[in-house]
Amino acid sequence: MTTLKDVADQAHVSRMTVSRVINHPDKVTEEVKQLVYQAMQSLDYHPNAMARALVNNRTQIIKLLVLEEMTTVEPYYMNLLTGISKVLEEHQYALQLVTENSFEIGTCDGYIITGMRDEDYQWIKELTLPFVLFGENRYGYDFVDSDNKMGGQIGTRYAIQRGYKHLIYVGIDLAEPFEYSREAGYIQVMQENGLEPQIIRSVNHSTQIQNYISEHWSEFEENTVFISASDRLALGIERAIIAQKGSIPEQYGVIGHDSVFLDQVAFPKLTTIKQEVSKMGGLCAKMLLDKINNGNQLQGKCVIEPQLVVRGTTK
Amino acid sequence: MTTLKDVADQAHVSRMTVSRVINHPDKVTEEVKQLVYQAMQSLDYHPNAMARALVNNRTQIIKLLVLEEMTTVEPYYMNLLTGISKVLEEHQYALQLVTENSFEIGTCDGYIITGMRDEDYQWIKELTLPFVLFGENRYGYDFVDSDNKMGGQIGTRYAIQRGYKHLIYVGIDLAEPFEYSREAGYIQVMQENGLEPQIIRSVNHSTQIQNYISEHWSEFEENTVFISASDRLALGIERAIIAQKGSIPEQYGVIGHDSVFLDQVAFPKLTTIKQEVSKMGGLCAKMLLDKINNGNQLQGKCVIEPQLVVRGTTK
DNA sequence: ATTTCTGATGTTATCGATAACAAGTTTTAC
DNA sequence: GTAAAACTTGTTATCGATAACATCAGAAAT
Repeated sequence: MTTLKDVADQAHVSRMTVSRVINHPDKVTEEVKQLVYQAMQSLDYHPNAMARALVNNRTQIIKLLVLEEMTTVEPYYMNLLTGISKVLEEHQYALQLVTENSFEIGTCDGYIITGMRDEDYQWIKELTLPFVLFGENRYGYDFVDSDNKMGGQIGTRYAIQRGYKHLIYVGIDLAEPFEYSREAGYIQVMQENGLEPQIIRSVNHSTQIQNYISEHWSEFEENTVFISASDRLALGIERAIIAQKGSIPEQYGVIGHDSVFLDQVAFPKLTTIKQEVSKMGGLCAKMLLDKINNGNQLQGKCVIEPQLVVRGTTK
Repeated sequence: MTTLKDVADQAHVSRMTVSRVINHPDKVTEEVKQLVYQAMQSLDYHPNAMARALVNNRTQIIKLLVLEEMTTVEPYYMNLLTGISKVLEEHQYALQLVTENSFEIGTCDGYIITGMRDEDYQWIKELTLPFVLFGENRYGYDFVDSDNKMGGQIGTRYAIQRGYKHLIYVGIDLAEPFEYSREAGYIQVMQENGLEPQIIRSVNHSTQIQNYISEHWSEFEENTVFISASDRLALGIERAIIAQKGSIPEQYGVIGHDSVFLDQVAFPKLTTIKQEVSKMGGLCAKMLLDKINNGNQLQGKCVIEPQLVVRGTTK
């Protein structure tokens, strides 16, 4: 392992100068800087993260707190993790995954928190270390999310454009901001088009909504599209329609939300509102690192645009 | 932050003695040890992992290399990660997730590698740091896996016991050990019972196998059970049977493999061979840490028993 | 021309822990 | 009873990096 000292020797300067080239490049002559850069290159020098961590009193560890039960959860976490991990790695940070089983808020430099429910805001505010939430919230905490309202709008607009006459929104039965936002997007577009919103809510399980749709099948006329808050719900709806011998996508349409895995497994594959979860993960990490390096300053929100992915469940 | 020095002062011994109490407790008098333990308790002392890492020339980081494309993959990785992460945390290790996008074999203390394909064994052997594979292999590398052969056996035995007359194995079209083992388990039980094995192979996509089953529907008599190598395949098979108006579970049965997420999303929910992925993750981590602490010694294999989970797709 | 200031670089101490060695004490052995 | 061995504890140096202070040269100011 080449160390700072090796570089210093090769460049005929002191260790401190090398350190400065890395951390405070403006305090070093251009000339010396070039010398040092060359030495770093030729020796393939990489700073030792542990040594750095020690003197800066850092751990180089970020904890990801997953507050919801993972088994009941959409499988997008892996994408989130990939995104987070990539950015962290670039900055020589590592990750610790904290789930309900292993709940210890131990040593680290900051948290990314996901799966927040309303009651969690109680203890969240006690946290002293920097943190960033994944998922919008109305308490002013920094967060990253996709634009849920826009997601609702995009799906609804597309459904109208494709000529469906009856647009039913199927939401998740949770009092959470993401859900309200998606519904709000739907409602807004409906009103803009002089249409009456119609909303069903269900727990986020494919079989529950499947049963519901089957039982109320007579209420759904032809040319109906179900705009749902998750791919999981969309999957159940799709199954109910098939079981009831409704034709997809001609008589009945289904639009999902998330585009993580389930949309691919469905048959026909789901038209869905895609969220770039991996990208959002990266943004969470970036935001958190900025926060850590800038004295825990408020970063605000970071919202990215979802995209419509057209597949087999809409005409 | 209380440090070693604080403990030393409180216990009226030198720092070194405290360090010894932690790392070489046999080299310290019982009496002194108690004093130190008390001081540690009263000060709530936790060793600084970074300082330790520095002197031991460790990084306290484990990399998880995911070699297969994550989007096409069963969503069990999250469980794997949870298991790994929990054990790592207990030992003050952190994780870096390395996927195809971010492929850098950088600084760390060891690797857990998953999604190995045959060609990967080329470069794997060049690795100098300790590593453990998740998934069985025939090259003698340390690995953790579930007992795939037993998984094949369990499913097949159960199918026979439940009175299905035709047992068809649906495997994944991959020349990988886990697949061979599962098939071998099936074949063995079939032969033990004087039955003729019948095997179909397909890429691991629900729609492909769904089409296949539908197209060959006439070939499948009543009282057939499909024993499949993944829940993903099982899901497609189930859908084909429903589309063909076969009744589940009376006329046709389906048994999946893995029990991660998809078995829950299916309707009816899948009877499946459950692998405790999270537990296996923990074992990977444990094995790797042992390897790191014992000079990279060979650890052998670690195989855990899968379990049958009976749900709605078998009678 | 002398003093003061500024900017670039080097020296020293430090972060928290541990290995290697040193020193002091006790035990064992003949 | 004394020398050697065994054991216990303390001292010093070190891991790799950085902050704080020291130093020194040249620019600016008087």
